[in-house]
Amino acid sequence: MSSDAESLTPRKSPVQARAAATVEALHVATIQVLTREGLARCTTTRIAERAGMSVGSLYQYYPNRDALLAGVLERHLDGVAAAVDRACRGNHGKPVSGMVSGLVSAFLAVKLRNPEESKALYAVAAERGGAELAARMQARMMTAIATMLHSAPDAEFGDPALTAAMLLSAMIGPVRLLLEGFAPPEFEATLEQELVHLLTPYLQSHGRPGRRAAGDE
Amino acid sequence: MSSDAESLTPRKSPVQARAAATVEALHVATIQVLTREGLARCTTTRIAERAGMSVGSLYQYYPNRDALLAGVLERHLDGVAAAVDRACRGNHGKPVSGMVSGLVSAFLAVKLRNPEESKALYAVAAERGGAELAARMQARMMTAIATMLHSAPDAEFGDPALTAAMLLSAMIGPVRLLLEGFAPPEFEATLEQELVHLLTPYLQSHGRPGRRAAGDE
Amino acid sequence: MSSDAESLTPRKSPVQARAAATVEALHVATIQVLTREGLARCTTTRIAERAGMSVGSLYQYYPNRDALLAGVLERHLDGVAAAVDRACRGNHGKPVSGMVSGLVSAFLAVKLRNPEESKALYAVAAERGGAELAARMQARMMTAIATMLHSAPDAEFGDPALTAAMLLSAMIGPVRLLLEGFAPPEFEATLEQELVHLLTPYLQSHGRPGRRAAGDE
Amino acid sequence: MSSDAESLTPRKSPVQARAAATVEALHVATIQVLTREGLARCTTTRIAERAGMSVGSLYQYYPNRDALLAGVLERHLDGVAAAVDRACRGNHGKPVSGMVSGLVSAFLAVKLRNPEESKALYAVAAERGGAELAARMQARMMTAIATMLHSAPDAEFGDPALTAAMLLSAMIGPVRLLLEGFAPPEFEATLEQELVHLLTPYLQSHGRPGRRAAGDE
DNA sequence: CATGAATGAGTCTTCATTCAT
DNA sequence: GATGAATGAAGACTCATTCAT
Repeated sequence: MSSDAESLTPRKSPVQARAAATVEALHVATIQVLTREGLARCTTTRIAERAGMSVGSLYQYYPNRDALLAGVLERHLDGVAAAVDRACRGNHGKPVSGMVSGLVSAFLAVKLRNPEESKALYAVAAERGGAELAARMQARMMTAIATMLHSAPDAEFGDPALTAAMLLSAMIGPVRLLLEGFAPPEFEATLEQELVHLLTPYLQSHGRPGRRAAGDE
Repeated sequence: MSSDAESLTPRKSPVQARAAATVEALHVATIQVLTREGLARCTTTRIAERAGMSVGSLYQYYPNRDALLAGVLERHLDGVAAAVDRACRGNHGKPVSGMVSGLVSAFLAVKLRNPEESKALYAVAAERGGAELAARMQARMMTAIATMLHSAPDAEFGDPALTAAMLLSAMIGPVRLLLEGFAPPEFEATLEQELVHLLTPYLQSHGRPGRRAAGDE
Repeated sequence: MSSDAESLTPRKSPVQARAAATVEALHVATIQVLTREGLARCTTTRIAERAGMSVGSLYQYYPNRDALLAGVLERHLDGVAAAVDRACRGNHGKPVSGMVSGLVSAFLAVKLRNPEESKALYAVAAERGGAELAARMQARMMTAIATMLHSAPDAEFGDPALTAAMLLSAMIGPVRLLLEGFAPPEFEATLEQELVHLLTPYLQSHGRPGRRAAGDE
Repeated sequence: MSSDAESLTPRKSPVQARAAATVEALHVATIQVLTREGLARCTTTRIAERAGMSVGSLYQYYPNRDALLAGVLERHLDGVAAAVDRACRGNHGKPVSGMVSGLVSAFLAVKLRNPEESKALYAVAAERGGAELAARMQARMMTAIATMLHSAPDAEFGDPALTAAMLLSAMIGPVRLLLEGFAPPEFEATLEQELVHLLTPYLQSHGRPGRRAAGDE
């Protein structure tokens, strides 16, 4: 997708192109150091070294270590949120089952496209600054999901925001388990299917009046 | 386990009692510093100071900072796992719906008993050493859950381990969202109910042959 | 003088004594590094090294480099101000000529007691933080001088504060010239005498009504 | 000196003119950064930025930061010394009282023409390199003053160099107090008058044999 | 010649850990 | 056993200077 854009615009101005490349190199290097060394040993020196530049250059692009870490996390979460946004827009007005499979599929796709990255950033998201960032992005996704849910023809949600929050967080849990590498063998292969099985009935149960306990018809 | 020893020596030996109190003070202090300062600024000196002792004393009980952090995390996770274990044993042989509500209730109870603690430890669990610890505990809980599931009279699980993994991780996600403090207003009040609504149908759908799509009866 | 005090008080508590000794060592080392290397190369590492301790120890006593520098400067200026205070109190009510010679003598004595120190600190006093400190001390000295002047039986000062400011600053200038080491050969030997020659008539000219131009009687 | 060249080339060559303008811009910028940020934060980058050019250009005119700082200081001191020189030449052979008022007036004029500049450069003059420069300039001024003093018809100086040193440094002290901004309210308004009152009798007392104590006629 | 990104040595500062008292 | 001062390795960050464009 970005290859098309690039072929259309002959080339970014040298400065911009170089800057973008440098930032990209820093992000990649950060993920690598994070993965190989852990957050505590993810130092500016090591990042710069792995990125093939000097510390000074790193500081030309980010005012401090936290800003770099936040930048990497933000870009990641932004990609995830964008994918979720897209999926929500793409399934607007569809029946609940379509919404769920579309959402699950999109979410898994982004998160598993680069599992190392996703995994490495959990530590960053757990630190002081990262939590707020993650929260902002989750809020954005929850809003998008709530909007989509509202448009479902076959269900009516009393509190779409709450349902969206459940939906998203119930998806995040298993994905995290998988990414952290301690899930059972068959987990990855069936995750998408299982998530759909988990979430579809949950949403559908909101569609009928008299919903109280699950399976109480 | 240690109950035998305790029954023999009604009052703990002064030394043991003091040691236990010291360790307790350190754990409490660690959580507090973690909460107030964040993991990065959670230093041994600060912990000792808040615990009302000297750094030297801290090192009498833990060989190094990571061991202390791991100890605090372990104790927390151990409590959680024990509660889950208990719930699983308590619902052995019960119908699926009882299992779910018992498990959800127990899990929420431990995690929300001391929300500050639960929240503070996410950062510790995300660091190098913490992940393995968390994984071990999750494995333990998944095993307990799988065993319980296996005993369900009204459902048969093709891969109980996998189902247990889904069950646990789908519960962890929403709880974390709540603890991190960015959930919608009504989230806490309805979380238990929602989790039951989410998980019960999921498990029940495994109980009947021909299970394919959710709600395809 | 402080040796007497020490012989009277058997010994400061070990902690205090050690702390005082450490601070003393740091001050001495700072002056030395300042003298040998200049302010720009007066680094915490070098200071600690010359003081025979580790950087860490330095930071046990001062929160940062500037605080140390300020501390050294303050102690110096405090000594100077104290000497001036003492001289002012000691010459209270004396005729102007006694005031001048007492003040000049006291000021030269403190400033030249440890010329290296006095000289080294000019650079510190010229930096951002030092200026205010120096100003505070000068204000203190000017107040003391003004009070003394007010008590002179043989002169009446329209604006003692202003006269005190002139007196002090006109004394500081030549002393600085001497300390900076570029004064003519005979300068040091005659400085005290010259200062008295300079300042006495200046003050005396205020004592008579009709003072306008110098020597216009 | 360069007036010959100038008279030959009425308009400076573009290159020279541009160079002079650039140097001028750098000096002004340096003073500004010095004033706003202090010596420690007065970096080449910041200076160049404020001067509206790149660091590279700065290095076209000065081989390093210290040279630039020295250049700015030198130009300032050169202006001061030139003014003093001029005053000394202009009062050659005049009576002592004329010498004093001429000198004081000229000195105050240059120093207070641009007080920010004068003040900012105290820090530069206090650093390693600046002291020698300042000393050279003071020596130059003291020589000029001594020569002037020697020509006085109404006084004879035993050691004109020494008297010149006293004269100059006793003038510098109060001016510095004023510039550093911590002088009493009326200080600036009366400084010139006070300096004359201070210095005239001092010089006049050298003119008569038997000079011992001030005002002992 | 101007530019300004890149460099990396050198600072300040923190903090886990030790050990003499 | 407790204490907390001392240690010094290690990290974040700055900035004078260079040089390819």
